[in-house]
Amino acid sequence: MSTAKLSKLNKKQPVNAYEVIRRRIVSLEYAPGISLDEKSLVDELGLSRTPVREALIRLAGEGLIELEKNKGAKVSELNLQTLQTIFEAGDLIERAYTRLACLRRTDDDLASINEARLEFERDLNNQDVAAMVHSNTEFHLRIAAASGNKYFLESYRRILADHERIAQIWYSDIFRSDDRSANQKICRQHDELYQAIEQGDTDRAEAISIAHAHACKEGIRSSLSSGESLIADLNVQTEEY
Amino acid sequence: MSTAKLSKLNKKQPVNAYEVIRRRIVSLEYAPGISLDEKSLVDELGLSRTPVREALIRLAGEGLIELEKNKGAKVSELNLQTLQTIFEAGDLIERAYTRLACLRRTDDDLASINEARLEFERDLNNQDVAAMVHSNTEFHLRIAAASGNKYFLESYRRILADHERIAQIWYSDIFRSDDRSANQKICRQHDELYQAIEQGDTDRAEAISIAHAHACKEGIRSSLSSGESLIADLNVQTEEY
DNA sequence: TTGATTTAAATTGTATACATCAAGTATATT
DNA sequence: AATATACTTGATGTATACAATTTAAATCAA
Repeated sequence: MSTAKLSKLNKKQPVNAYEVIRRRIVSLEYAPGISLDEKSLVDELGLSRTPVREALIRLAGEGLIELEKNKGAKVSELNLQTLQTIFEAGDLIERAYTRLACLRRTDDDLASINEARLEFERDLNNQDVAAMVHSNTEFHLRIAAASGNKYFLESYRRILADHERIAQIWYSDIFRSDDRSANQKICRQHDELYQAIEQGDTDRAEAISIAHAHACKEGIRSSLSSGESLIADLNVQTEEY
Repeated sequence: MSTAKLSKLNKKQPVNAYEVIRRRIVSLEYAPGISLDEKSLVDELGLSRTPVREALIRLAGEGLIELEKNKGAKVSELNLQTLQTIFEAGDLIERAYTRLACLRRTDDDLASINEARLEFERDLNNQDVAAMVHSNTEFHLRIAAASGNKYFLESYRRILADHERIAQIWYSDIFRSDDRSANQKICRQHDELYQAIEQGDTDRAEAISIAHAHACKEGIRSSLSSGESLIADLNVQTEEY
């Protein structure tokens, strides 16, 4: 290995405690329910307790971890009830901001949405699950942002935070079972949704949004009921869903 | 003054930076838009920077302040667009969790809701605006909690955080103009809403919820258009609303 | 005077030391 | 042996010292 390469690798780029911990939670590297003690995180990240603590407080604000006074942090649970409530609230809020986005989106909004849509397609072709989770989130968040209502945006961001952990499982299973139709369906719906918003067709956008959520729900359901899935991560009984 | 009393007063009770700063923002003591530098807060609260910084991070998570890297914190703005988006998102989410609360509320939920309802009546009789703001928030949050959907709960908590600052103005104006009918209306709607939830009457609960939100909207509108109001705090033009 | 550049002050970000709290272990007493 | 108390240990909460960044002030040149 050349020294140049080495120095580049050794060059300590600023580690963002929040980003790193968040990614590990979303990617299920930190399983739901496990406790996160500051010392371990400090040792792993090579930072002091201050930025780690501040990251934990931010993450608690997002609902990804739970803090208990004098008792540290634990990764938020993810169970079947979580799934049901995600879809219950998600369906409603998604429809609301999607309709508003049709009415209020600017050209910049459209460009931003389309950028995320294309990024998702690239990530899917690269079979990069973590990147897909992120770009899918971005795609939907940018539509929510185009609604012009920050409360819908933030509400949906909260929902997507938990949804990301589920999507991680689902996408993994899609590639594991090599389900090309599932991939195509997601991309097609993203494309149709983008076009409907571009054309300001509120009813069509809402209908696509509902269909997209439904497909997502079905995909996750089959993913959970397939024996090969990472269902253990959810520590749930699929029968109840 | 007896020494016993003095020692009691002097006994430094633990100051919670988060609670104190939040209260000051909600009560508009810290006006929307002003910058909050750590040093001032540390001097005022008599705490070190650590708990103050952690409080600011929490408050930023709630949307009450905005943090910019290396540039400190400022209290979130509150303008007419905020008002419109609050009601836009609030109407929808309120109706959703109210219906769910009718279907899912436990006896404990009912007791909890009623407790907050009575607390609000007491605070109103005491003409304690800050306490009213708090107990009104509690009343609605406990209904949201009874929905059994944490995303609706947290979404509405976010909306109420900003709503509290507006309610502060509105309630103040109610007492300033000595509008007894407005007070009675709020309490009556709270009572009717509670009863509808108790009886599991989803349609009626939703209808009352809509009427309550409408009355709230109208009250704030008249409060803003009255010259005596604390409208300056909102730095807005009422004509646009 | 105006403008840009440098320098100094103030503010925020990070690291670490100290204080407090919780839980587990050991010892003593019944 | 069982329970209770005290102690030890580990972790979290707070305070403070140090580093890096931003803002302003001051100096100099045009």
